[in-house]
Amino acid sequence: MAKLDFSPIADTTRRAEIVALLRRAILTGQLEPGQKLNELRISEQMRVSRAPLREAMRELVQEGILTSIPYAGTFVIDVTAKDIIDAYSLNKVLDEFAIELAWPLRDRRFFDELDRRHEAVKQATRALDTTRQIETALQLHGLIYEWADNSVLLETWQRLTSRLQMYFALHQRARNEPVPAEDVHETYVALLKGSDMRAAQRHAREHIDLDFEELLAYARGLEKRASKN
Amino acid sequence: MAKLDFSPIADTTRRAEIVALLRRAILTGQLEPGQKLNELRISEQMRVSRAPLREAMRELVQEGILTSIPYAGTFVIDVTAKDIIDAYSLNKVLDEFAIELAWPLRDRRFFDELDRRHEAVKQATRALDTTRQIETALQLHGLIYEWADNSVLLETWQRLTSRLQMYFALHQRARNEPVPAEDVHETYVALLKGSDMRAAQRHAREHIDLDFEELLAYARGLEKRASKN
DNA sequence: TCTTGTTAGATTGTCGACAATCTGCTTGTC
DNA sequence: GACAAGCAGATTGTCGACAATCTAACAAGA
Repeated sequence: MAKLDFSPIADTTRRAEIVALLRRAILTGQLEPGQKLNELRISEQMRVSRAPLREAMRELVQEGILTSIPYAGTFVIDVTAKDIIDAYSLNKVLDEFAIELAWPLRDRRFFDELDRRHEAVKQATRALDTTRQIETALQLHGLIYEWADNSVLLETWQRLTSRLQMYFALHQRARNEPVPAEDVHETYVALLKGSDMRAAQRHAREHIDLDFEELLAYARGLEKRASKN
Repeated sequence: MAKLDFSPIADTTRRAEIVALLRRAILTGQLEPGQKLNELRISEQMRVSRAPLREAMRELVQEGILTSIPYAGTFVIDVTAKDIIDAYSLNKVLDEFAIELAWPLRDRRFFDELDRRHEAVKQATRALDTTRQIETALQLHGLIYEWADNSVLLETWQRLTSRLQMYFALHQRARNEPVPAEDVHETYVALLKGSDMRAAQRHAREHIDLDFEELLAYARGLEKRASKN
C-alpha cells in the first residue's frame, strides 16, 4: 500500500469557523482596537445563532485579543505602547530559548521548510500583499518554535504571535506607503542554517528590533486617541 | 472625604462562577486527567443550563487545562512526563526574565508582600493542608511576575501556573505521605531581599529542580496508564 | 443648575427544546 | 463465525425566546 498521511479533516462546527472569521478580522485590522462586538448584529450577518458566536468569542477572549465586561460587551483589545514593548521584550527571551532548543534538532526537513517559508515571504512581498507578508513573516519566524519540541513554548508563542500580527497590521494600515521591497530575512535564514548558535540568537534580537522602532512610534501615536464605544 | 479605594465588585455571571468551580476541581485533582466532562450531568449538578457551562468550558479549553474534540466531548488534559519537562524548562526561562525585570522595581510593598505570602505557605504547611500549600507556594513564586510590570509575561505565567498546580496536586495525591515540614522557601525569600540578582536567578532554578525530580518520577509512572473514557 | 429618581430601549446572560453526530448493539447475510 | 448494514440511545452542537442588566434620556425636586 502506498504510504499516505492524511491531514485531519476540517473542524465542521460553526463555532470553529466563526473563531477563524473573527480572528482574521481582528488580526488584519478590519475590526479596530477598542471596537465593540455586537452579538446580535454579527450573528445576523453570519446567519448563525448567538450561541456558537458567544462560544467563539469566549475563546478569543482567552486568546487575549478580545476583552469582555459582563453585561457591557466584548471589545477588541486596546493597543498601548506598553503592550507592544511587553510583547516584544518577552518575544526576545522566548526566541533565544527556542533557538537553543531547536538548534540540535535541525535537520534536512527543517532547512527545506525554512526555505519554503522564506520563499512565501518573498512572494507576498513581490505581490505587495501586506497582510500576507505579515502572516508569512511570522510563520517563518515561528519555525524555530515548531522545531523546539516544547508544546508549552509553542502554545505561548502562538498566543504572542496573535498580538504581534495585530500590531503589525495596525501599523501597516496606519502608514499608507508601500512595503519595503528588500528582503530583511536573508541574514536570519542564513544564520539558522549556519553553525554559530550565539550569532543566530543575537541576530534574532536585532532583526526584531529593526521593525520594533517603527512599530513603537506608531503605538505612541495611538496612545493619544480616546477609546471609542 | 476619606480616601477609599474600592475593589471591583465580583463577577456575578454564572459563567464566571462555573469557570472558578471547574478550574478548582481540575487543579485540585478532583477531576482526573483524561476524564470526560458530561455537559448534561454537570449542568444538572450545578443547577445551571448548558449554555453558560459550555461557555465556561470553552474558556478552560483555551486556558489549556481542558481539551475538546467536536461531537466527541471535552476532557481534562492528559499529563505526560514530557508535558511536565516542557512546562518546567519554560518556567526556568521565564523566572530568570521575571527576576531581571522585577529586580529594580522591588520596594517596601514588595518585601512586605513577599513576607505575607511566605507566611501563608508556612501556615498551610503547619495545617497539613496540601492543596492550600501548593496554592500559596505558587502565589509566593508568582510575586516576581506581578512585580515585573509586563502584562504579557504575567499572563503567560498564569497559564503556566495552572498546569503546574495541576501537576503538583496529582503528585501529592499519588503519594499518600505527609508533606515535608521544613521550609524550602526560606532561601528563596532571603535572596529576593538581597542584592545579588544573579544568585537569586540561580537559586530559582535549583529550587525548582528540587521538586521537579520527584514530579518527573511520578509523571513517568503515569506514562504507563492507558487513557480512560 | 445640579442632583436624583424613573423609564424605555437596547444588549447581554440564561434557558429549554430541537437537530446533528457519534457509539455500541443488534440483525441479517455469507 | 465474520462482517457489513442499520437501528436506538446517548451526547454534543445549534436555535429561538425569555430574563437580567445596562445606558441614556427625561422629569422632579432641592
